Amino acid sequence: MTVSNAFSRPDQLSPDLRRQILAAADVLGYVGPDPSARALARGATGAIGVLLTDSLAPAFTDEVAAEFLGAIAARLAPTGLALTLLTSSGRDDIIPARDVAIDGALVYSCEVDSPAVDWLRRRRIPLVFVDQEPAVGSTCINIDDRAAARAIAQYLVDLGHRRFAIVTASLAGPHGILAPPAPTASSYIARQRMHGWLDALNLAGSDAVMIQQPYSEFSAGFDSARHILDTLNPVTAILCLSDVMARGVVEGAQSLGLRVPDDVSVVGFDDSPVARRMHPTLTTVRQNTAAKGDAAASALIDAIAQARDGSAPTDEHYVLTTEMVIRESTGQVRPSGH
Amino acid sequence: MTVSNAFSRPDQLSPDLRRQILAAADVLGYVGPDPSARALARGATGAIGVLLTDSLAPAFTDEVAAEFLGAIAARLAPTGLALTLLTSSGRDDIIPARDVAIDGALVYSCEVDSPAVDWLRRRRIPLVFVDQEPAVGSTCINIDDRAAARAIAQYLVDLGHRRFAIVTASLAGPHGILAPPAPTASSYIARQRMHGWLDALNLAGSDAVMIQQPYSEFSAGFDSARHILDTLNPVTAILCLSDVMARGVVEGAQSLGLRVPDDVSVVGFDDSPVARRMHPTLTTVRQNTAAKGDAAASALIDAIAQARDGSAPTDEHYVLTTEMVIRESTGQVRPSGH
DNA sequence: GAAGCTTGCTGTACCGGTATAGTAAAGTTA
DNA sequence: TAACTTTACTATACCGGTACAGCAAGCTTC
Repeated sequence: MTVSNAFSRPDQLSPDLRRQILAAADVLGYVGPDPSARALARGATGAIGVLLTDSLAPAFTDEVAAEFLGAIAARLAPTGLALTLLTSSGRDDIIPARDVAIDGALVYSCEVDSPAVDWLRRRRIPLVFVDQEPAVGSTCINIDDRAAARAIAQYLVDLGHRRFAIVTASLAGPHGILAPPAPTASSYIARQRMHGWLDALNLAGSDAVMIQQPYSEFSAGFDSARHILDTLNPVTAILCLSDVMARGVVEGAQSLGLRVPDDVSVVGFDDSPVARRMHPTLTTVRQNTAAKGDAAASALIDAIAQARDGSAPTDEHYVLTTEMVIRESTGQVRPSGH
Repeated sequence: MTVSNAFSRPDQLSPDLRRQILAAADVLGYVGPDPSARALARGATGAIGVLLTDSLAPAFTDEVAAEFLGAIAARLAPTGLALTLLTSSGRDDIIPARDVAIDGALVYSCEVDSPAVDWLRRRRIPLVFVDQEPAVGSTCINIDDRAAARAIAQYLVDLGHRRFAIVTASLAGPHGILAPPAPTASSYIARQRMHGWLDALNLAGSDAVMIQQPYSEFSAGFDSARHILDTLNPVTAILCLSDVMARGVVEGAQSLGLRVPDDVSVVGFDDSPVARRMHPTLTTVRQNTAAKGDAAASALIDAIAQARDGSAPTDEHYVLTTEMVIRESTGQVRPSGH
């Protein structure tokens, strides 16, 4: 025990004895407490998990996810907690969400029915859900996806648009062109945004088709735009699940010889850096992704501290604000200048 | 023990008994083996660490680092290993590199004297060093930074350039304009690249100044370019530590009314996506960052397997290839068209 | 100068699993 | 049918620490 104190709680023994013990340890080749043993004895691992749907690669590729994770990392740094990336693995027998030692976890933008989420729930460790369907008994961080989507769709309606396409993504399908549009996506936020868009479009009595792709990525937007604009003219405005898809849509339209926004208006979602980098710059919904990461990490840190104190878990639902950002990719339907 | 087998090695007992045990466990609220206890008993944690110098944020912000980590994640996915991001923390008493349970670690682009690296070494877990000074007894993954830098500097020399500036980064300093250039950077690769540039420049008897910033980032390049080009004309070519700094340099030069490459040529390093996104597109050294991540992860997985088998650790040194990519940011010195 | 702190240093009792060897019963081989 | 193998299950012995209570000695306090 005194040896343990020498390494882990230096204030519990005299500097002199501590020196002797450390010297002896050095001779014996002992390098300090074993992290696994310490985790077992203390009941704390010093790491928190982030569960990301399928592959981890998008976590680094996608600018929104990267910003979110970066903010988490920044919030965690002063606490000394490490960040463990969990995935729903390829193999059946190895499930990181079940097997990796963590003090708590963030569930980010996962499919609802993911077995990995079930495993985390079963472990009874503090959990914070981000961009997931809010559930009682869990701490959740969200934006009002539906209201934000409704607002940007209404903005297009107000510009006179009546024939819409919606470009969205859902890993589970169905994929392809679907009419009428329906909130069939496997991810909660995609469904909510669809609800919001349809709220505004239906109210205005507008026409809309949707095209659903597996992934929210540039090429999915590009192909969707070409598909829609080739076969389904005259669409005058396209609503996209994300900025990165919107960029694909813009370039897809441009590849067909169409001009944005003169021939077709395009809006995205997130206001990621790409929205400003594009030509034309993108009208979109801004959400503060860094603040979301920070809030999620803070909530989890608090939940872990509470669990350690034995106090009952608080399950708060945070809803972060959004803001519409009007840029160049939207305009009045068939402006006179055309 | 039979209970342990029921959860962890189903083939060791009859399906019938297993069902009974699982049912009993369910009634009792037992959710399966505790990861920490399992890690202690098995001597394996199911996670590998990646040590990144200071804050973790650059890991997500920087496209090169993100691609590297993405490749690691992709390589790890089928093995079921989780990826734990380690940092050299803010607090003295909490050192993730010492306290977090991992089976092995990747050391990526860290300052040599980082105490976190020492901790990892002391733990005697398998380690793979990436972009670090190759040392006997460790597995290392590198490119030939010096040769690549020499080649691109030589390319500029061959275009007739004789007055150079070098824009580089070193967290530890010294910072500011330094002449003559010297490999004083705290990171190994920055020193090697400096060696390479100077190899070519000295051979040609060229003039050069260097400006060293703390971080390799856009603003550092931007400010450096304005500083250099304002005070130290006539520099005709600028060598940069990274593509992202090079973009800053290009925009800094442009902000002064200079044209790239007509008035000044600029080269970068890495061939990250930004090199193609820029105007003009950037002449740079391509390295296959994804391959580097894949190789690093594979080497670590092998090393962990070997350590488990008790076989002696192999310490191989891999050197990945590079390739010069000529784009628009470089040209003959004072071309006739100017 | 007796009661009441500190300070410094131990025992004891877990934390929650798994590897390994061992045993009894059932199945196989010659 | 005796000897050998397999299957199914179990007892023992760790894995490597930490929390907590206990205990003696030196210091206050009134």
